[in-house]
Amino acid sequence: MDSVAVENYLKSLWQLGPEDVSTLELAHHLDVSPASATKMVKRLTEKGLVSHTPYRGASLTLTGEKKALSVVRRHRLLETFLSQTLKLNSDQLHDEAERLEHALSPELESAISDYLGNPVRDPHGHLIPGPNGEISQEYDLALIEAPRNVVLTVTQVPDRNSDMLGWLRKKKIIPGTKLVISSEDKFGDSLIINLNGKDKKISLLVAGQVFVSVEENI
Amino acid sequence: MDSVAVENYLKSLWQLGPEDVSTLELAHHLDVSPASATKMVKRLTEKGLVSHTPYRGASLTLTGEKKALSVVRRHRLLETFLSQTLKLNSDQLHDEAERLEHALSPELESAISDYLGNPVRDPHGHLIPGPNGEISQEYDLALIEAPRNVVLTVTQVPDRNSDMLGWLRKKKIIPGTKLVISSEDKFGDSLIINLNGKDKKISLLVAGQVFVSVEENI
DNA sequence: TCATAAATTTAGCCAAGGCTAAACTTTTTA
DNA sequence: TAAAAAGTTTAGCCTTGGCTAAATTTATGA
Repeated sequence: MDSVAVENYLKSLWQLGPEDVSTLELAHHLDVSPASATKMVKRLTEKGLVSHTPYRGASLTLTGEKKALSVVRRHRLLETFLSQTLKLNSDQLHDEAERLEHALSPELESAISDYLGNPVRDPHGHLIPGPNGEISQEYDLALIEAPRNVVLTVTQVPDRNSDMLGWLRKKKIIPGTKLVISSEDKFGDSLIINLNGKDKKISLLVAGQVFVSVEENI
Repeated sequence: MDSVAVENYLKSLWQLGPEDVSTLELAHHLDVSPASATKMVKRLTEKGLVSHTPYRGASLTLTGEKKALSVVRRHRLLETFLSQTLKLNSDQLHDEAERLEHALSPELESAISDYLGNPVRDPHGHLIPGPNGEISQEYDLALIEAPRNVVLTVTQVPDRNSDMLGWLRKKKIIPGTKLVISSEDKFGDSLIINLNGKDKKISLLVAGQVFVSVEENI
């Protein structure tokens, strides 16, 4: 069994990947010093979970990615489970799952998955990897790259930045919301979207974190 | 926040107490070497959680007991929650709760307690301490000490020894079961109980771990 | 291109929580 | 009651995963 620290490093590398992740970025993401990150990356490389080019960055090996996806699966199953049973505040969901994900046995993981009907997405719309790390091909588009003047359905919102999540919820931008990108702001730093007949401005920063699918049956 | 190891030492001292617990017993209970137990007991003593008389044994201080009861509360709430939502195998319940109890935030603990209607007993019949460590006075009797020829109701079965738990379940001895102690075995190493009209023999070892209350309305 | 800045790594330290081997107490037993 | 056995503690070692300070490498900009 991998330690909590190891699981967190693998998960971060997956979240920041798939290209090489710099030591500094990894260290910031995990809130540790760059020296600590270097040391752990070296250990993970020796274990065959990470491939590291000194001074360049690190990325997951196939084995490492599989372990990372297992953590992600547990995290997303827990978010789904807690959200369905306890109706917790969506901001809290992420934090609780973050702690519990490391203490979930394979048996409990599969019991929870069965209980939920083996779901494919968590409450944020994120895809839940399968028990062996399979993750169905991603057809969602970031809002920035989505076509204009077409009805889009929100499929994914960020789960880490709870400020942004709260802001989005206030604007009624959650998985399932339908919207249209009507135009771009004149200075190019935000998008104007139309939602239920109302125009709203969304910064490109946010628009890069919200994913949508093109509505089939317009 | 206390580490997983610290929480486990406190919980063990509570389970083996309230009298002084010997280093050897504590070490066996936690599956560590006696030397490791000595070292940790010393650390806990410095933290004011344990009071230790060298070569005599250790017991919890008031602060230590409060922390131990918090772990016990989380454990028993989790067993109750998992048993109600997932209908897990009763043998597995304990092991899963054992891992998750250390990752439960106060918020999630109270959300789970609310969801369950703030229960007082877990599925084994054990009392669940309150959020501040209150534990209602224990009126249950060990089967060994219970009066003979009176209808008794099983209130608690052990949760650690899953062999014994399985054996009891096969004999239909679970919380809620009604039974009568009809006699003692001639060599005094077991009890004969009557359950649904059938006589069954129970060793004193088991009878010391099963708790009952005297049936009020006979 | 070369000096400086930024990023990365190395070296060395620390605490927690294990371990074994050896020393020391306490208990048991002959 | 003294020797042996059993239990406990101490001493010293190890790994994990942090940290800071210093050294090294890479990137930048004058």
